[in-house]
Amino acid sequence: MLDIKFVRDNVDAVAEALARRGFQGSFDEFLESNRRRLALLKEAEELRNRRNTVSQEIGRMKRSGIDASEIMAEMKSVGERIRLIEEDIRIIEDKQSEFLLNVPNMPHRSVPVGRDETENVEIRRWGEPRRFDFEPLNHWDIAERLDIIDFQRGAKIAGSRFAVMKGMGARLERALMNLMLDEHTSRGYKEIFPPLMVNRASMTGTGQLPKFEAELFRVLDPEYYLIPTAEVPVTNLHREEILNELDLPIYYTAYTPCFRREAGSHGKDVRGLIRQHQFNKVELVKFVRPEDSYNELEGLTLDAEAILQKLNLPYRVIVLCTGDMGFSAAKTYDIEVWLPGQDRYREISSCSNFEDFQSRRADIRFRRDGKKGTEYVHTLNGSGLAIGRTVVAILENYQQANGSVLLPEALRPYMKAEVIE
RNA sequence: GGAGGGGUGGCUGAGCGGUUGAAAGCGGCGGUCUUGAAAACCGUUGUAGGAUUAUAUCCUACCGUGAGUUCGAAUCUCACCCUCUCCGCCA
Repeated sequence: MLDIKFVRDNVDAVAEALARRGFQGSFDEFLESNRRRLALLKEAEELRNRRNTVSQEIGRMKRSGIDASEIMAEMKSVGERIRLIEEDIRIIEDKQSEFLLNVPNMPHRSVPVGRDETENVEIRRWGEPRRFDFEPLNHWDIAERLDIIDFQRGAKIAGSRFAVMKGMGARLERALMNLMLDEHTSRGYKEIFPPLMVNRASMTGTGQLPKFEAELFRVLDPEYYLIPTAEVPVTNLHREEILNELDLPIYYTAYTPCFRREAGSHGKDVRGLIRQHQFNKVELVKFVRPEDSYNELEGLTLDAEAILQKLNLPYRVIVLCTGDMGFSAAKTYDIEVWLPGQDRYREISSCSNFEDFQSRRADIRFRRDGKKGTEYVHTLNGSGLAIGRTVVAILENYQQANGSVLLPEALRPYMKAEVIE
């Protein structure tokens, strides 16, 4: 959510920044209703002030036995007027927050302007895509031959976009989870295992709601939402809290399953493990001081890259252009891993700085050491990494001519094996 | 699921429907004392919105959340949320 006062005082700059990411709305009505709200607020406060002082006077009169029925009657009508004004204010505020909750974040000035993913900009590459002396297979062919992923039965017991991991496939999933958590905790991230279902306030805090309800799985009675990423519960850990500057930065890492409706992606990636309704992910989340957040974004991205380097998987880092960024982000790097089976780079991690967009929604503040008052923290998060897609990358990059998969060195202790065959 | 007890400031914990934004203690901060520290003593110590040139002053709101009663509610009523104890059920 954007800052009402900032929007009010910088409408043109805000509108310009949002136009860069393709946002169309107008702020005219918002500004007008904001003016009305302030006028009403002032009126209500003056009336309340009068009521407070007179009510005290009534108390004094009653104690000394003076009849106060006349001013009591007058105050009754003042009370009615306050009630009416408050009702008007409430209506305006509801409309305003509904509007603001649906306005995306402003892109950072370093973000390239562009319309869609074709205008994202590559920042760096790491590793050399391997040359195969045979035709590399898709991961689903590799996995089915090795009998480590069962898509058919996944569909039978749940539906499309579900898979069953079996044997060394299941172990690979578990091994990656451990390798990633070990790596991140050794870099100073605190491990969290949060609830996988959260309430509406949490989903609103990180920006999934109200705009993206269609992408979430929902539990009825009692009402919960399945998390689409650990970002949601982990960022909301500090919702409505005032943190101490000396405790910042806070680094968390969390393994969780993630649940997504994938409502808008019919026909996309229908085969294989790339796009599932349920997938595992290790997430990185940071709470930092505003002045540190862009450095922290670089560090966060490097921490995610470290996993790919350990696994010796070639990748590139791109910065998303204004038109391709997520709703809440001010700047996003995507890490894309090389997939020989698809002959292209595919997203395996997305690392974003949200600045104070989420912290304002979720009311996560901090107090400067020795200073009065509070400020919003900056929040960041990134995948470190999506485990299902890492499985895909390992299968495709490490496949052998005989159909087996040689395991990356770093994974062998976790797998208690050198090869899947 | 059944029965009962609670939700007050950073923490503990008072609070008759009317000088309670809220006692007291702890913690924090400042000071006196001390070579220094501790102890003791004194003072201070929430958040947000608004008025004003102003971190000084003033106003408003906030005692789980939301409605209600009242001239006036932390204090009364209702609903919801959370939490604790006991019983039942259960991985």
